[in-house]
Amino acid sequence: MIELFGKRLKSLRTSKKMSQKEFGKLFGLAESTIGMYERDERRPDFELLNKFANYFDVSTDYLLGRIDTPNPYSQEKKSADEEAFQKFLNDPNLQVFYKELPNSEEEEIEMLREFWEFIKHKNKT
Amino acid sequence: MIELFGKRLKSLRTSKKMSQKEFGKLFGLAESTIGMYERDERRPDFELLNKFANYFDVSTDYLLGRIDTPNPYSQEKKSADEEAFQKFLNDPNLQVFYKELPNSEEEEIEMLREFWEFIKHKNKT
DNA sequence: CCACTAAGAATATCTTAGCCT
DNA sequence: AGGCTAAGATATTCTTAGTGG
Repeated sequence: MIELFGKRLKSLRTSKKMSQKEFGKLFGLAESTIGMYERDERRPDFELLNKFANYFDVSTDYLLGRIDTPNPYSQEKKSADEEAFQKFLNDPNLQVFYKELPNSEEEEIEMLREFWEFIKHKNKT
Repeated sequence: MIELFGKRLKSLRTSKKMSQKEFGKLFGLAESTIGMYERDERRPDFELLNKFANYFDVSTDYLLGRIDTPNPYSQEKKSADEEAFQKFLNDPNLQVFYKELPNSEEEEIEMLREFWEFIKHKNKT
């Protein structure tokens, strides 16, 4: 069985742009503890798992790697997603992203994200 | 926080008309261990939680008492595009893109797309 | 038979301190 | 700063043996 919990946790944490120390502080944990979770060397207890899921608004099934949909229960989110989907579908410039990004290297995505931040920042000034 | 895990586990086990001993045997556990789970005196590890959920065909969110629907996932068929898009918005690292791109300037999107082509080309060589 | 309890043994976890990049 | 590793201290879990309905 492939361990996905660590990857999921790390991905969620970094998506919030938090360090392990910052994240740990929210739950009264040392940074090394978070690191061990993310490397699948330790497991939190159920209480913490529940808190993590609440904090990120995802299902525990997603955190544990049982399913690939973060929060399959929220209905309003679904319709909002469908709206976004229509926009992506109708704009050729956007299609390449939703088709290619999910299968791309983490590093490549990270580069793209940084460049995107750069573009937005440049156009503001 | 009310502990529901024990109740859920016991309910599922008895619904299968199994004794604690029989159930424990399926997972290599002593009967007293099952009893302790059901009284919320002990917790299984993630691997066991996963196995229990699989065995009963329920979500871990249900087992943990986060939701009241045993298995809320609907396995609908989706178009290829929809599937790709689903993967796209399931990845927390990509959320910034699907949230911002549809509402961004055409020019910015074009720049981003060109940079993306550059990244891909660079990594090939 | 079935479930619960107690207690020691076996496992797993958490933190601190140090190290690396 | 951010993340990783080691190791002792701490905390939890699992089983066996025994009790009682």
